[in-house]
Amino acid sequence: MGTPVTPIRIALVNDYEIIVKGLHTMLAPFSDRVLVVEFDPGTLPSKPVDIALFDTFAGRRHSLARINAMAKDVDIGKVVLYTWDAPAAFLHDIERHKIDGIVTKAHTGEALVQAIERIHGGERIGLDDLVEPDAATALSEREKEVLSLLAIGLTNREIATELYLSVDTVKTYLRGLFRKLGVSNRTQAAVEAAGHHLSPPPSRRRAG
Amino acid sequence: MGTPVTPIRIALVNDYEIIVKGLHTMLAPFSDRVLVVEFDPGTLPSKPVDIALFDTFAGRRHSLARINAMAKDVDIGKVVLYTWDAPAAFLHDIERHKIDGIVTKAHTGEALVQAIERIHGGERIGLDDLVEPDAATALSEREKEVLSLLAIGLTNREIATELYLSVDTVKTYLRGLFRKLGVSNRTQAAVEAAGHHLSPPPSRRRAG
DNA sequence: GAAGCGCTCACCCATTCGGGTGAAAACTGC
DNA sequence: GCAGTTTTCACCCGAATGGGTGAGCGCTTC
Repeated sequence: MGTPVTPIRIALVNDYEIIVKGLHTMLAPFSDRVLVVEFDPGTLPSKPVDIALFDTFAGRRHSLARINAMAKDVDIGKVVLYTWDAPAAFLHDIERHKIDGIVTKAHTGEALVQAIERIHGGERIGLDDLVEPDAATALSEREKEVLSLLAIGLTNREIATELYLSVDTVKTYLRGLFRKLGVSNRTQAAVEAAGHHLSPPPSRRRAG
Repeated sequence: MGTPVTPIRIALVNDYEIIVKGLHTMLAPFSDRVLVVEFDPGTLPSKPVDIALFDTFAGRRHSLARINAMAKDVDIGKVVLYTWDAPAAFLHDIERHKIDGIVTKAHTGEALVQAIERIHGGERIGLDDLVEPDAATALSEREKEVLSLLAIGLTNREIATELYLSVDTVKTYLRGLFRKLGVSNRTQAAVEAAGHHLSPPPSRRRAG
């Protein structure tokens, strides 16, 4: 509960200048509790850090892959998604990636410091609220894959090729998906997938 | 082209702490060219400013209404949308609101200062690019209606019923839509429609 | 008034999709 | 081991979709 003797070392990975500068300035008054250790985009921190703050820009898949790589690095303690997006947007991803917390950029300095301290203490901020729906409507891993490809407009044949499946298998998955999602065609499924953030957005906006 | 004798006075309206702090720090090295005059959220600047930077959060409609109010204020020179979203997201809005420019938060300090100076000089940054695509890819009113219904997952027959058309007519529109959107099936069209904000309420006549 | 565009519809045709049934292999939990 | 789930595939069939051509009507513009 008490403030740590040494400040928590945090790193902000690969973000825009205004965010980097803003984080520094915002956390400056809390230098006794958190210490921002910056490093260049794409490179791993030269000094060990307790918590790495990350954002997932356009290439979500890419970003999260790098999070994974970082998490395995011995010099990084915990990995935290630091983003504008709502935690719900990452339901899909947190299952297969090591993420220790999700914190919004909307936080004030004080709130951010508190969140960091709680995560450093072992709490899984922003993750525990993400309890997936009923088992009846829960999608299997393979179904999610199929859905994510359907949701970018691929045909059954293209999905089959992409996943090394037969078209009939894809169709079998789609029947199950339609039933679970409560829809009756692929376009509705794509809309549902987009609404549930189960698919990467198209050429859309970025959230920095 | 030369730097102004007195710095351009800018104000950042109602944004998150990290952005406020980040803007200050990011622009500090350029104090001879721009001067950040901060003021409380929701209140108008007490001192006159040349340019007000705005972001439109969740309540886009609300935010833009206030931009309008601000623009009429004698103490505000120009109103600039300062946002993460791509300018294309505001195609709709800029037609009915006074907006003198759109600048992304992804800019570095130097780029932002340059953009501000150009807008201060009368350029319509981020707006002139929005002359909406070629006539070749511009959607007609009816095409937009069809697309908006397609984008919520309706079948051709349902779209036809909804719009009092024959299925053949719907298919004719779809062929044109696919060509203009550069896609080859309805799901891709739905994804594109979502990305281009062309898929809102189907029951209402869209306005602009 | 001719040209152009938007809106509407029709017919044809090949492909895709949606839905049903059945079933084998693998893995999970009791 | 057995029940249940997941993953995989096949076959069938009717409906929907995508793409092509052609064509009439109305409005605007030159």
